Amino acid sequence: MTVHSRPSSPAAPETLRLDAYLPYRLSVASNAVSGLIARAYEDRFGLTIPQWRLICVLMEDGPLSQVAIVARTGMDKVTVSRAAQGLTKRRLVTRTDHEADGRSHLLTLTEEGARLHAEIAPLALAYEAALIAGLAPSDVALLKRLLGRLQSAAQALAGEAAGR
Amino acid sequence: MTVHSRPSSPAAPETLRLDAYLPYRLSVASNAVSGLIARAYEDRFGLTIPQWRLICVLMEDGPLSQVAIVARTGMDKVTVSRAAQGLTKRRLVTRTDHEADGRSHLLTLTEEGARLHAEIAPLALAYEAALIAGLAPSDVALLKRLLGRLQSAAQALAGEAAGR
DNA sequence: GGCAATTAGTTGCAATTGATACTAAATGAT
DNA sequence: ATCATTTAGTATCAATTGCAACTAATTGCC
Repeated sequence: MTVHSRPSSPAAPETLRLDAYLPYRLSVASNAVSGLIARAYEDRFGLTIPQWRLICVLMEDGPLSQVAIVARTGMDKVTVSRAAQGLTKRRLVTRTDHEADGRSHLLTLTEEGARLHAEIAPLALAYEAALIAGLAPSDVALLKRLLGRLQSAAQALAGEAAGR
Repeated sequence: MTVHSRPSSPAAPETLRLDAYLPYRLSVASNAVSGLIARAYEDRFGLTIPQWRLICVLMEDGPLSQVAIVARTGMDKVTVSRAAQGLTKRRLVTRTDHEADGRSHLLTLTEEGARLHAEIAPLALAYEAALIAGLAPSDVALLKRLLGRLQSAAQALAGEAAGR
């Protein structure tokens, strides 16, 4: 166990300053960015973030079942289910029965789905570019790496808390 | 047969790869971290994240009105209102009328609220320490700076889209 | 082969959220 | 002074969320 509520070690910053508190900074930054992006997708293409993520994953990794998407993205399976329904209704993806497993369906991007992806992707990349404009590429690379480490650490800690 | 993104120049970031897309990485990392922290506060102290933020801000910057808290934290004013109600009900903060402005109330941390802060703060710092364990302090500092820049950039872009 | 345990996916429900509309108080222009 | 505008804060409503319970199909154990 790594998290105790005992007095912190000598070198640690003893006082809690919200502005310097990493989880806070992370949350605020993420909300600002996600809000921006979500609004763009919603307003201009009628897509929610989960729907857009589904499209991206299907574009990258071919037809997938919903569990595969859950495994790939970490989204909740309910979220995936609803996103898939919405996309199916708009004919951006099709669901074909998995031949070997009657419970499972393969989600496949339709032509129109692929077209929509091709239309949105440059915009998405432009948003990213605008966000990181002025940052050194090496800093951006480091940022991504650090975000990955934070995510792993958080998941490890969460698992630890749940496991015991 | 699968629909694959078209080939592009060798190392070009022309194609959209979800795992390399910064807003996605940011959101996933933030959700993992926020979820961990939120669960801890909720389970152990019955506090929501907004409530805990209020307590922190009041501890740092003395009695404040709700607008001041909104300005300080960027939280929605409805969120602040509800957090304040919850905390008032638990007698962790008091609301005193602002003498010069009848609409406004000053929120003040009670003794008990301050005690609770003193109790939780070390835990919060321990969580942060656990999350960044293994990262170089300079990397952490850079991370915080970069998060700030991203936040500003996102806000600037959002304002731009809304304003004109 | 048959029944328990697991897995894929959906539905229902309850809590959280944020936009909008509202009340009440303060400001300010004429 | 009066009335329109702005501001502090609350209430209402619709949408999103995720957990838990559920159905249906599969696997494995005997």
